[in-house]
Amino acid sequence: MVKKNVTIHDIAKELNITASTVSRALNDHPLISDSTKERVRKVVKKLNYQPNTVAANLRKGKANTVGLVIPRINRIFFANIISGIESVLNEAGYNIIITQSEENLDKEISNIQTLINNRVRGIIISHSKASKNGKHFQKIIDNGIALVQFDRVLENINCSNVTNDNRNGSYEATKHLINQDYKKIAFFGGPQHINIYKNRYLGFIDAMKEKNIPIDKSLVFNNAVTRESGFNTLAELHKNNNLPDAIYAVSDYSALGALLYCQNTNIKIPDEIGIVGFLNEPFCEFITPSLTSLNQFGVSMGESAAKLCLEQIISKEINFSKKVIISPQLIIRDSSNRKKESI
Amino acid sequence: MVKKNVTIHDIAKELNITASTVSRALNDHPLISDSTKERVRKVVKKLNYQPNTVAANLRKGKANTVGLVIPRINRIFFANIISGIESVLNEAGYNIIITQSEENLDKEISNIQTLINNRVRGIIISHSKASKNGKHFQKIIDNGIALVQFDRVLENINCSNVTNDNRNGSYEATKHLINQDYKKIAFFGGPQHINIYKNRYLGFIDAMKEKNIPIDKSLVFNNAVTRESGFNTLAELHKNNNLPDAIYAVSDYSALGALLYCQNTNIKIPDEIGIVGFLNEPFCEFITPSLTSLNQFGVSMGESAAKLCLEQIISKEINFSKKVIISPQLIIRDSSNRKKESI
DNA sequence: CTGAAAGCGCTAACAA
DNA sequence: TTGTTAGCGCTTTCAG
Repeated sequence: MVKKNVTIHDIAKELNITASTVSRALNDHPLISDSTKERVRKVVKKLNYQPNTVAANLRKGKANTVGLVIPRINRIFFANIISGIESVLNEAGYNIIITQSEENLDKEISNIQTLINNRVRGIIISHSKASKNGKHFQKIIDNGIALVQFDRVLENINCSNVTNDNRNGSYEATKHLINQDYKKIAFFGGPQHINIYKNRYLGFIDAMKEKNIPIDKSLVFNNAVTRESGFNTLAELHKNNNLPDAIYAVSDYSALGALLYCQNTNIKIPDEIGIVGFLNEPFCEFITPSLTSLNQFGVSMGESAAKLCLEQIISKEINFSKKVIISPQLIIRDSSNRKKESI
Repeated sequence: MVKKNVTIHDIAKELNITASTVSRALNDHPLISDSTKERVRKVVKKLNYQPNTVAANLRKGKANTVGLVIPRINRIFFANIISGIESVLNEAGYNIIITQSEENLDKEISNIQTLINNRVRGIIISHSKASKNGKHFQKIIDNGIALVQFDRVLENINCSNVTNDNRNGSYEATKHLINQDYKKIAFFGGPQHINIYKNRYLGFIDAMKEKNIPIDKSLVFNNAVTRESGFNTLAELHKNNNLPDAIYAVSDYSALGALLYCQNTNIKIPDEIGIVGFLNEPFCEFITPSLTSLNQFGVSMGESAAKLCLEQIISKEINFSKKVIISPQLIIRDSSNRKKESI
């Protein structure tokens, strides 16, 4: 038997009052008498009434819902972000609809459309690698929905965002290598149309310039963010007799690939080659040698993104655009510490 | 300026037809002429109409939405689960509302209530450590909402679930240690009221019994799932001159704690102590010595849970209750492989 | 193939 | 302090 949902009307009938009174009582309206509220509460229990948020949302013309569009949920960085977002939004009484783009532009677009159709108040998004511009983001803004980008940010869209200070982080990482007397530093980077990778490259350049070290283009790679590519890139350099004495990799995975290549070929880390990664994945601490890396504060980033989103929702401003920049932290470990600095 | 949403009525007016025709056209109803559909499509574009799913859901009395209740999103196992769930449900046209209980019973209860109020069609849940019984789950079933538990499962609730074969996994892990000629095996377990921990204990017992090794109660611990507790538990055993020659830890974190303790005190792994963990966290592969562990297939578990949920939603059965059991895979690494078996 | 009419469950202005 | 009334935007039965 499919049972019919109990409604406010059913409660009203039971008490010989009207639906509006019941509604008000349920929402703890100040003008409703305590006795009425109490009677309503009793009948709610008795009939096992469950409020219908969908109906309330429709009537109010808005829902306390925020949508998330994430490339991949099962990356620890994104999982941390989601966790931070959830804490803040749940606390504020908001629901979260989660979607993943799987680095696919079409899926990203359709996820955004779904969220718009569900009349979310805000969308928090980190775009897929396939998104080269923010045309599909404009629709969010045009529909009066708060928009916050994080981590990966498309610059041509006027909205709030939360990012790592990738450039400065890279600068610090590179400077650290230079201070360790590494001279021939390879850069294992990512696609330059993605702003985080671009900024990581710029920070690398900043440090090299500051220390008057010319950039050797044969040591700069913009497609080396995976374990395989890290391994292969270093192998290629080795084969060409062009081994660097240090690698700054903008992803721990390519750093890992390079590290494994060194282990395979008996290149000593950090003596012959120093390695620094980015992300501070959990394995950095435990691998041998432990891997120097830049820690991003995922949970904090998520919290900030959620707060910006709430702020915009509450302010109702259309051109709301605040930027939060979070500094990554260089965690110096064995893989780059050949001067044995105390850490 | 806050712009008013364009509705089906606006489209109808524009075309001098009725809202019902527009609605049908939008839903590709077979009885609507192609020309009408085409005209509607044009006006949709022109007016930039965004369908309102909330209203449609209310009218249809149901939404294609499923809720998730997860202890912590930022654990890679749960992140994998969520990812698997998302893929399947998104494919089927469902939205996902995500919540985390943070191991807190009150939050779990309120999350469930929120989901019920949002009229989700199904709830997929892994309960918090604070949930000792499923009283609060019954409400889900009573409201005709599909319920699927995964991983951590409360047994007194009649619903579908997806679990690891924790008992058999533990059995295999323990047998592996015994086959490696370890004789004095410590068990670092978790709270026995949580069924996964209980089953992991039972599997341990199974193997020990099969091999006629008596259980030494002084080596059995039921509160050792964290890095700290793994470290301290082993330290305590050491202090008491009661060092085991192997540890089977039901969590990689306590295995890690034990491993670090061995490193600190120069106990040789795997020669003096063999260690096996559970979860196959990414660091297992990279730590030295690499850590033998049981891999759980999180993404598959998520996919299975989502499929069971969909199946129940479609079947509309009240007493739907299927069980999917996924076998964890023992990945033998250096930490327990003292006979140097080829892996 | 299209229209008329009713209503999903709730809330809120206005009235009393 | 409560009731009346209207309607959020959509779908669907029944009628034509």
